[in-house]
Amino acid sequence: MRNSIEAFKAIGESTRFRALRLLVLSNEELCACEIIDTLEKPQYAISKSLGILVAAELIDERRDGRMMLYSLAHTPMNDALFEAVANVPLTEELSADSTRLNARLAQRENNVCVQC
Amino acid sequence: MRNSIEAFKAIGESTRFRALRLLVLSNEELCACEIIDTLEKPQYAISKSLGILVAAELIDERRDGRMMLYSLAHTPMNDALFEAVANVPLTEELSADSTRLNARLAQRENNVCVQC
DNA sequence: ACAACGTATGCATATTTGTGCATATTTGAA
DNA sequence: TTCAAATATGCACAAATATGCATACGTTGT
Repeated sequence: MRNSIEAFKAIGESTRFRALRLLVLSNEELCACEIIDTLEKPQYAISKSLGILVAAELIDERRDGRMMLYSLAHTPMNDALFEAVANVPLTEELSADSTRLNARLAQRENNVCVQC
Repeated sequence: MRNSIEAFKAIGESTRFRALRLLVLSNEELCACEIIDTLEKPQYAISKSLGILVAAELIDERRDGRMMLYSLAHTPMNDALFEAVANVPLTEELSADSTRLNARLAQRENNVCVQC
């Protein structure tokens, strides 16, 4: 089991914060490719970021075929952190993230990502 | 004004986390020397840690004579972070911190630190 | 068994961050 | 105005972390 402080450290980096924020905002499982496209970062960068969030026990992952799905890992501490993330004041970058995520989610079929 | 993510990063280091936790637990102004003695770290280490928490806008500082007093800086985001800190599972080190803090606070006179 | 797709990982390097020491600064008191 | 107390800061070095690339891995469909 990880050191709890790891969770704070994990959120304290821009890409990881933005990825976690997408999960907090949508409050549902997201496919890795949805996060990659929304954040407009290289695949390997998002993969590494998500790996660190998983190691910090902030999110859970599961595989479905060849896509990886990520969701929030709820605990009292984590839920407080998620609320903190939700309360971070908006920046242009964060607003753009929200817009791109919504556009991407709108393209799901039967609420499943079909663009991986 | 600081980047909000700085706040998460600031808490993601052991000494800074422990210092902030003392303020969260006591929920009152603490004198620098009370934090130094409680955490059993060198003066300069605590001074630097508190400076980073102030820069991250998680805590406020004020001077009273030659002592520096620190308190929580309340905002919606910060309050959620403080709740996360309060919900971090106890470790031996954290329990010991609590014990030493209480012992130290018990030695205040008129609720003021007299041992700086 | 093979090829293609989505995702993860190892490695080298660059950057950031922490640590410890010495010393500076600010304030109160003699 | 000098001294001592409480706290802060600059610097050098060590350690940890991020970045980018190439490539490996696991899965599906042929």
